Amino acid sequence: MAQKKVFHGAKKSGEKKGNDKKSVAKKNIAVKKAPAPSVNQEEMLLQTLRGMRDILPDEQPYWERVRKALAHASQEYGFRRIDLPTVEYAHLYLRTVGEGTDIVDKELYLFNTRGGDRVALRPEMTAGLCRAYIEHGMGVLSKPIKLFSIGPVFRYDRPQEGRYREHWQANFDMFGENDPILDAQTIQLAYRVVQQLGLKNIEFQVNSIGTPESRREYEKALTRYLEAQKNKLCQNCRERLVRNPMRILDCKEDKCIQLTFHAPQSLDYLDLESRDHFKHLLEYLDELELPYTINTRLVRGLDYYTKTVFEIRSTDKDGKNYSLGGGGRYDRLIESLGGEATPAIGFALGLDRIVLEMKRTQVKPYQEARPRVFLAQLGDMAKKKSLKLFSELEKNGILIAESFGRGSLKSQLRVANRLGVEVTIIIGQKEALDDTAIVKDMVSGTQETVTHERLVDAAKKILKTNQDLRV
RNA sequence: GUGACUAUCGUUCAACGGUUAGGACUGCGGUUUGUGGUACCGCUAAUCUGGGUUCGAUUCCCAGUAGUCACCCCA
Repeated sequence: MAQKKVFHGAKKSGEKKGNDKKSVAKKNIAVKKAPAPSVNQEEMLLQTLRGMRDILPDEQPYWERVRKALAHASQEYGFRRIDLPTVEYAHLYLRTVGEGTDIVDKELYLFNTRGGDRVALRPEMTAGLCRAYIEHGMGVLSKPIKLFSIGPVFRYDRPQEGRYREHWQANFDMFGENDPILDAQTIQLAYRVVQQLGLKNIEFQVNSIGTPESRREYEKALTRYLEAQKNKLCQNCRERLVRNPMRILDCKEDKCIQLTFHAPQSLDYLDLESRDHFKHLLEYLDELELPYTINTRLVRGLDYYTKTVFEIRSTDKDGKNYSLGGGGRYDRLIESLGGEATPAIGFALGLDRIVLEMKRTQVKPYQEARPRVFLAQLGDMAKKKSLKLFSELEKNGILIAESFGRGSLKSQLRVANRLGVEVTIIIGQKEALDDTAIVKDMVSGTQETVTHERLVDAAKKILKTNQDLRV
């Protein structure tokens, strides 16, 4: 990675921006006192913020392929696009994602607006989606209501590769149906997308966490079980026992693996309905022959999930796992926000990670249509005519490359050659005077002078001949 | 939030406690006048920021910032 340049020409004295921040402080949401900026921000003009990044033109063909695949899949499965604000009232996330989750406690981008409102950049899309669902009375629409969305989400965590403070997600969600077949269909859709993107070695991990009540029961049981043998756990897991006991089941230490071998299973703590739901889901998945494994440790970092949760993972040859996306049911969420009780299921794909994975596995990016004709001009009069000629050709369906800013014919031809065009149209002083143009076949090197009327046909003829030769 | 490693032209890789910080790729221009490849020539362009040690720092030390990795967590 390139080191970012730092602008330091306009260094001013270390004047502070004033102390009026205090007056805005509200106490309904606890915020840590913001530390003073650690750098002279005037020097940081030319550096992206930590965890933020530019997606440059070179990378766009990968993103374009992703966008296209998402558009296709959403159409095939009947999802309608919705775009949501990136900023919402902070409370929306406290209520949905949940206080106590890392996403809210540690990673939420919190702000006070000038008007004094407590707002947050969205750390995920489901909350906003549910808000919109209720706000616009979508409950009256015929079920299931299928919505998808693409956009950036924000989490203030520590960046590394495939992990950014601003990253892009695609979300697919269905409202209004309880049937586990929708869970299966959701996973099927997720699989369809990554398949269309040419990703291999994809695996789903599925689990059911039942209701919040049954999950709490399970955690209690697990803690009770492990507490008894606490000192046999590794240091790390001893802390996990308090903070997040289910994580212990994921530990790589031998002693912890052995200890947890006979530990209680989350699936045994499901209520009857959830268990039945899960059983049906698995049957559907088997029927679809989707690559999945049951991962009883899979929890996900959001409070609103009920019953089904899943993750899409890519496995590389070293057996390393990358999570590309995940989702699950959230049957209680709409109701808990004050809407009518509405079951729902959805998932998010991490687009940055998908692009990363495409590069890693050398998937072909989307190919833009390339211009096959170059327009070169020479001299003032020709230059004047060139813009008009360009638009005439373009209207006739000929994609043109040019370098109007250049003077010499030689340098223009060099560009034409670099672009790999098959035809170059040249107008010079002479051609401009008698309304003709030179049509040069870049492959054979031959050229002829034609009138403007015949220009389009002449160019197309060469392109066609080349195409025939290729076949 | 914790720890570790790293930081030189747009990209990539050199170099040194001391002269104009070097190469490759890319870009721009040229090798006579209105014709592209290759070749040859030229030009542009960098030591992340702030302090310290030193006669002298890009090099050594400290801090900041950023990136990468592991943890935490997640997409």
